[in-house]
Amino acid sequence: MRYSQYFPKTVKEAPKDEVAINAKYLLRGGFIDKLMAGSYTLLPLGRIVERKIENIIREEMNATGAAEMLMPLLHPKEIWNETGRWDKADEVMYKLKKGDKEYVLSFTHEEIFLDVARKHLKTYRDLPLLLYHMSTKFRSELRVKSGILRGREFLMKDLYSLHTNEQEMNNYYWKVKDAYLKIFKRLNLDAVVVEAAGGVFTDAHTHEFQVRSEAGEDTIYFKKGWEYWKNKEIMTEEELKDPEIESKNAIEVGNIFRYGVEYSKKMDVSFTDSSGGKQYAWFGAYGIGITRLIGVLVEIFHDDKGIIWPEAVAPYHVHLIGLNLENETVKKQVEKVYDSLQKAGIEVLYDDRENVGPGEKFADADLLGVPVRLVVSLKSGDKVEWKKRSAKETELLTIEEIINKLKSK
RNA sequence: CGGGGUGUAGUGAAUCGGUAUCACGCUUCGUUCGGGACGAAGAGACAGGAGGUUCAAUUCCUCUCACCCCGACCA
Repeated sequence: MRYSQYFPKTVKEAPKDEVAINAKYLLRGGFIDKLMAGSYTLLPLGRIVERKIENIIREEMNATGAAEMLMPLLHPKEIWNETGRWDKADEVMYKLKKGDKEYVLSFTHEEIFLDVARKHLKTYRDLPLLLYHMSTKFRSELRVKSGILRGREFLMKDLYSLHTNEQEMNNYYWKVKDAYLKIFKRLNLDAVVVEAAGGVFTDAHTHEFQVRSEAGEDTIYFKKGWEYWKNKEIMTEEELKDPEIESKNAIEVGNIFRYGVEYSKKMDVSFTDSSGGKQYAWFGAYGIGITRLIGVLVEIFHDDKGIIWPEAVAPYHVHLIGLNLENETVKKQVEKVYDSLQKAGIEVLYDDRENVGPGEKFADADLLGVPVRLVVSLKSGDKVEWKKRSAKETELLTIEEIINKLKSK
């Protein structure tokens, strides 16, 4: 990608009312655009990052044996009445009416998944049923905040599972827990598992995945000997007073639930067991906030100049800067480097702007946060300067050395 | 919803009763070229919106809208 064709261009200052780091940098770099409070457009660069996160999630979900699908966002009232959530979850739902018919914009998909499942589930041989999708959720949050970390419309990956019995459900639940930890690890995030209450979703305890960060709005607690961290909601008075308990600010990036057969009974999601009897399926649900992850990554990986993307999700592998482009020889050489990198299958953002000083190009490279910066100029001669976004040192390498270095990762 | 804050050009700011100034960004030309360069010439704002006070309102008053922050709820 040539920077001259990049849209939109970076800006020097963020709007003054943006306080959250993630909002400032993502807005300045042109990763996102704000439509209204809690509602953002993912611009081309932001979309690339989002797709990379999706792909990591997709791979790990598929590895658990789940299959991807896509459910609708406009749901009829009737389906939500079956579980009683039309009323119970009223405050988070965006409801609409057209003529006599009432609808709701999806804030989650349990009911929709269960409806699909009950239409096709016949026998225990059909189980387990493991399906997920990645799409938009609408939630009428009481207050949006922290830039992209908490909006009223966001992308989420949600996985749903049905099983023949509790044991099977539990096995898969823990398998998903491991898959989630793998996902966060691949994103360079040090997520911890936290026990929590189920909110409007379930009365049973659930597990959250929290990334420790000052920007976090949750507080999580841990004491030596505990198997998991605990969410504030389930802490007891005595525990809160215990001086040996460690507490941290954290951002929730994922959550897993075991509903048991509660919803299956309400919606009659049943199957014929091996002895010919009718049984209700055991149900689990598992979510990851994709949009939020973009914000979390920025909150965790940045410095005073901009973002420092982990390699796995960086929009490009390298940021190539051409300086002294008025010099024909240099210009030809950068173009050649750009070409070779692309032919080698390396994703490159090439700052091909003429009449723009080096300082500005360097500042943009720092802001955008691509892991490796390459510079071709009069000074670099027939070599290329290599610098990691996270480091200070630079080194001069040949294009072959650079390609090898990038390929060997 | 309660509390607090901010709205002036694309962005950041100045003006705080006499109809708007600056910087960055943008356009054109030239000079520059290793950490947001320089010169010249331009374009761009009915001061968030409505109402009121006044001879006169960006400025004072009332209402309203938007955004940000704190609290109650959540990936």
